[in-house]
Amino acid sequence: MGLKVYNTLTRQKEEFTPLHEGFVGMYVCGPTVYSHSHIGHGKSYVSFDVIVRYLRYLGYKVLYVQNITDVGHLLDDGEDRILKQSKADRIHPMQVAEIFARSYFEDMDKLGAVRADISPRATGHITEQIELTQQLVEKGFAYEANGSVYFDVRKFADYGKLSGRNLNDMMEGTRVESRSEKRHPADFALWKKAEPEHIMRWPSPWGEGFPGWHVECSAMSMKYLGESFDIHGGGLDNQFPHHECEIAQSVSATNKPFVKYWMHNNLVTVAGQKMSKSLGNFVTLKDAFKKYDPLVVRFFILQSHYRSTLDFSDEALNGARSGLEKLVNTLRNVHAEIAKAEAEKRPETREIDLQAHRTRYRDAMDDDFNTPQAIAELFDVAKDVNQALNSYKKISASELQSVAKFFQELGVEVLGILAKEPSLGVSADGNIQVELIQLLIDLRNEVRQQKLWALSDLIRDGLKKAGITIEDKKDGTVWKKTT
RNA sequence: GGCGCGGUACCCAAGUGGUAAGGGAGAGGUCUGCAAAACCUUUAUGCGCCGGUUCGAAUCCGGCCCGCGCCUCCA
Repeated sequence: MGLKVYNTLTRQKEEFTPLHEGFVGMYVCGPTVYSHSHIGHGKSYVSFDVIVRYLRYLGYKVLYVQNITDVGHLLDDGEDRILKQSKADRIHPMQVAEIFARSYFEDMDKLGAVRADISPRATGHITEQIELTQQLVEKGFAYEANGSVYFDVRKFADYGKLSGRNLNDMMEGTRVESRSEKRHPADFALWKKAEPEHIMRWPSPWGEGFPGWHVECSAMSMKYLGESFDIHGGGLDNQFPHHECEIAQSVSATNKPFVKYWMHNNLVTVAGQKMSKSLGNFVTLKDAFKKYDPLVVRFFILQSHYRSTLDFSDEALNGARSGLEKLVNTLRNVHAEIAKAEAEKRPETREIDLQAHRTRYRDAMDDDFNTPQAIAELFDVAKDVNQALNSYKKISASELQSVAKFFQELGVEVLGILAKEPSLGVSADGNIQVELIQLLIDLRNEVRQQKLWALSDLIRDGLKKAGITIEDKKDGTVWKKTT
């Protein structure tokens, strides 16, 4: 059974077969950099990160492109988001873009999202956007009006196909467009004339102006991935109008299919309502990281399916923390046990059916990237492992290493929810703090021998306050940093 | 109003025809000086409600109730 992907275009799961064997071209709509990212952004980019990682795990060579929008994304009142922020902060718009682009990368790095291979910026691709707009004008799909250029949606028969709507339905219930320069209310800007006070402006065949929001994604995706490519991803809220417009522009310009698989992640909710900047119910990632380890946030996100909504609450996040800790503890114990097994030269064992677990894990991921089920499989392995470690069976070093490899590949490399190196907290690495902690543990074990429990607990509590948790095992005391 | 999605235990959340995954929390137990960790047992005769199809439905069909998203910027 091969990989199946839910395609928004056909509204069903389809067998995944890339346009070019062994190669996947993938574009994901990136952030508009005018403020810090929130949990919702985290869900989107972590979701697509796992998709990229899994495709690579399957052996595909993936070219992953994700844009940075730093111009042209207009608000209701026609003001550019970035310009608005720059006025509020009294700094140059490109400073705004730079500050929040860095903030975005910082947050995503913490979440363990692998960086895109190419992160093109809209302002760096003005030429391409003008060229695309020009093509559309020449072919009659777009028209100039008063220094701006609009796409004529009535010229594109499939407009609305992706989002399942038609122009007539859209006419009704839509606010009457007062701007008379458009021929149809749904027509969208490819190029906008810059008013005199508009700072971000570029020369064009239609005078000074700036590109519309939708055109950047068409221009940049096709530049780096070709006129037709495999996967285009983004948040569900970008399905219309953004992605609809991208299809209209790209197909009209090239007369070729644009994207084979459209993928949309669902949104993060708070008390059932969408987390968004306009509602003001958002939690920035930076704030979340003050309370929760970034990997806990990542784990929380991946415990639900990317196409499901995910309800954010402290209760749920705390639950995720405890759950992830269980996996981390297990992996740490496995690594500790490996050292013992090697020292004891234990004979070969086969206690855990890793192959069966791996198959179930892959079946889950092959089914449209079902990460919750894949994670459940990791927990099942953890249970098997802990049962074995709890019993008096002596698992061999090589079997333990297979378990460690299992977690390394499927938990670290594909899902990215486990850190590369579990902190064992049992061996000194020359670090004086480690030596001191070990000294305290030895001291405590000495007083425990003498049954001086109060003194023993004083040391344990003191270490706990210092962020060190200790566990007394059958064959010795281990410690770890408190999460 | 149009289009779409969802309602599964105390919380989060898989499951789309074969008799309810997983995690957290709670309860009891094993282990332990006590903790911690881990393990064991336990917690939905039932998956919004009402009908229907079927040997069999959380899953399919119809109706209803509720929530949400998009249609205007949003990951």
